[in-house]
Amino acid sequence: MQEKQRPMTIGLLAQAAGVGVETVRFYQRKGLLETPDRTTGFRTYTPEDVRKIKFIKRVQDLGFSLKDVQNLIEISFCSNENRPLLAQACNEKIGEIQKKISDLTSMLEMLQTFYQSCAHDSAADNGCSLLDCFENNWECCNHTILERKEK
Amino acid sequence: MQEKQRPMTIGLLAQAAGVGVETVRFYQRKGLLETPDRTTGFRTYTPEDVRKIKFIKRVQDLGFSLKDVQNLIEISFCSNENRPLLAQACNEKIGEIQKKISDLTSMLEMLQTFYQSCAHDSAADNGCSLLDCFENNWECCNHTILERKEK
DNA sequence: CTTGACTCTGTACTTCGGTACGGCCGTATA
DNA sequence: TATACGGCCGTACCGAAGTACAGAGTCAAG
Repeated sequence: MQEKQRPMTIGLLAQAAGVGVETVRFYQRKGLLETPDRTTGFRTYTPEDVRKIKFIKRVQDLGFSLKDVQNLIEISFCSNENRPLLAQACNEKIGEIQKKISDLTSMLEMLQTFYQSCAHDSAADNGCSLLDCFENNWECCNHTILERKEK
Repeated sequence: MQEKQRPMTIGLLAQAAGVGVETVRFYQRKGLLETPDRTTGFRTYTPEDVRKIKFIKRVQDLGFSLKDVQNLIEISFCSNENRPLLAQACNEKIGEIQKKISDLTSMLEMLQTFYQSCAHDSAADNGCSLLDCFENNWECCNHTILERKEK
């Protein structure tokens, strides 16, 4: 069966993907979306484009730039030909993500320690700062102020 | 005995903290660094400021804005008075970080699956894309391709 | 046939996080 | 004494990622 619904114009696409019309045009200018069919004069999109924009937003949310996204999209076709390139790009990106995760994890631990030491109800009122804690292995409140409270 | 070294000027601070001189002034304008001593006419800093800038950079690397950093720094004094505020800020930040970690983790799993399916030497040459994989639970190459080979 | 909603192009503006520049001043050293 | 180096200030500029018009054209419904 032929698709007989009216074509997906830029407005419908934007709505479906949860972005603004201008953003779609912006992505096209940037080469993130290939130039769509224009036989009607208006840009006509496919559900593929909706997915693509959602993908872009997702990757972006993880802290990558549009340039990164572009590389990902451009490279990511599985074929024997570009397999080495793809493998390398994957590995790079995987490395980056792992680094981010490990950085965030250590930050998280710090914050939790800090919370336990300083922001918790039973914590002492010792006037130390996050900044102090930062350079004291996040144990400033427990061992740098007064005597060793506990732990 | 008093510190007899020459005072830490903006250039020395910048160097010690690994940023540019202009960046230090920028941070000061933004209120991230309090206005330093100026009895000599020149800004004079302390090792504390070095730590602070490093802290800013660290938090920033984790994907937070300077505004976030500012909030963190402003709030982060342990005292009974601002404990509830501090606790709330901590919890918020902890939540954000946890969300980022979990998002990144799922992205990582996807990429690894993709790598195994498509970028690995033994993968089939089936011309699928990262984008396809993205919406197919990242198993596009192993089981969806046969049916959708022709487009 | 008119109206209103939508689209087109192009340019300009915005925020964020810096970076660079020009003109001036004060000090350290040769 | 001269000159270089660093600091001062204010302003302008930068790239990223949009966002906002203005002034057209197009299309479908009433």
